[in-house]
Amino acid sequence: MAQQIKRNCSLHLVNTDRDCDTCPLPKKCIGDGLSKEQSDSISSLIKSRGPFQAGETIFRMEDPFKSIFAIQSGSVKIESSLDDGTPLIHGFYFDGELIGIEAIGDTRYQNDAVALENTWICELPFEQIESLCIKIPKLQHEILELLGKRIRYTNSTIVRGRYLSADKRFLLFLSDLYQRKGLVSTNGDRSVTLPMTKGDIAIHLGLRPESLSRALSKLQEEGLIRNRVREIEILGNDQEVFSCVWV
Amino acid sequence: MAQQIKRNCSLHLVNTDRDCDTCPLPKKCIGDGLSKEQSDSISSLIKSRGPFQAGETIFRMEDPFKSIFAIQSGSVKIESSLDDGTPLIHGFYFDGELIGIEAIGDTRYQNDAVALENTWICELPFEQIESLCIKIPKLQHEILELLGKRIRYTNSTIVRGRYLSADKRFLLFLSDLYQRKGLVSTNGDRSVTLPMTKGDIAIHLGLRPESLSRALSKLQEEGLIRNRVREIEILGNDQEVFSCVWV
DNA sequence: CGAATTGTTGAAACTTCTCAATCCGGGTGG
DNA sequence: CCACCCGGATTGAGAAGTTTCAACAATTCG
Repeated sequence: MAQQIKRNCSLHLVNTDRDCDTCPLPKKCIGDGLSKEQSDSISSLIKSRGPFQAGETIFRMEDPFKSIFAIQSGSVKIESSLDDGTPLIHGFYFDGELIGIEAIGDTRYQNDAVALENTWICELPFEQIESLCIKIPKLQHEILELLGKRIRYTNSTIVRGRYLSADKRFLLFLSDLYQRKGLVSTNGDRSVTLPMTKGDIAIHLGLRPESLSRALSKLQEEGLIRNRVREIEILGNDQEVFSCVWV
Repeated sequence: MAQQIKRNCSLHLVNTDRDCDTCPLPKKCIGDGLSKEQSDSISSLIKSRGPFQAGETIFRMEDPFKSIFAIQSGSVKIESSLDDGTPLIHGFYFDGELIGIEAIGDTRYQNDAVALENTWICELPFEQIESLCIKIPKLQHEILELLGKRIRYTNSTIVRGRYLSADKRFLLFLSDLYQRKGLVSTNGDRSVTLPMTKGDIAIHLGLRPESLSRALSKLQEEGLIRNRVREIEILGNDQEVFSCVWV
């Protein structure tokens, strides 16, 4: 099944298992609700690429912007650096999510996109998508919507996060992760596997790795989470753990 | 002249004095380079509104999203708050800039937009803009471009700013302000009038008002700026003052 | 198994926050 | 015209949180 998706790489075929409207981030729902011909014309533009190994680059800062990408499977971190070399991680993206859209309207990508594990992506040549938008109003609407969604996402995570202490900032991150992975209010397995290092999470949250480590230890002592290698488990229900970071 | 712009409120007529491509933020260059008929069809959608007094609300969080707005004259702050009431300021916008675009694809605005001084705005009903985009590919491209620009803007200010100390964070803010107001590398008057309070700037930068005040005093002692009421002047050339926050 | 990376912990330094007092400037009203 | 008032801005001192630097443990990978 997963294999078929990769080979076929049709946006229309995938992602029927998630409700796009509730996702905080743009999902590759593009093409939902279109006619056969319309979704075919989208599918014909798409090129599948992969697999990328952990550490491999999908696009680089200096590369000319030509395409946006939908992650088919795996995960990706978006990073850049300050002039003095300080690394800066803009975000982590998972299967079903779009990357590269922050370069829309510019000539180059502003960041590097690096695979965190074995990753397959779909390339969507943006110029052609744009042309197609003229013919398919619904597609145009979806592109606009996902751009708006991305702006709102940044506001609700990074902007909001600035006002929170290290431990709450991590809980906000974790809450977002659970939502995006569809784990909110699930019974049974309440743990999430982290494809990125804790160090990367720290940088992404604007913290030193040591500070995050301490925050994690503190949250574990308080009995809110279990902190393991490449894995976090929340103990107790969402309400108990996340209430302090929910709106 | 300014009056004429207000009355006419044509996006095409205004903003011929600035180079859109170098603006870090979406400007109301919408409509540049279109045919007479095309720009007329845009102009016919536009409604001028104002004047808003300082403190008056242009749109509220709860309002249904219908329009984006171009600021004709004056300035606006975009704010919301955390659940505990902590105020949170997403940004300040000036004449020629667009607000409300972060609500695109959603049913409501996520923030309040409050005038900081006497302010005139142009309302652009978004549904109609969207329809027009189908007919005018160039307009579609411009809307996509400005949304991308907004994402990049947030990345280069708020995301980057998180990694900077209080005084550098302010310099980054100031540098952005000078760019947007077209004051970079001007000779002569090097001062900028602040329509917002220093307290608002502090919140926007993720600092306490006292912390910003200390940072300003420090920068003044170092001879980089002159700190006055509702006014900041940079002493020395852009290179000297802003180099530490430039990429 | 050893090397390299990642994660944790400790102690001291540093930055920012908090709370309180004071100052300043603009507006109001006598 | 001046005294008063009030919100914004500044300053001080101590508390709190984060960073830094250093050492070490745990994990992964060759």
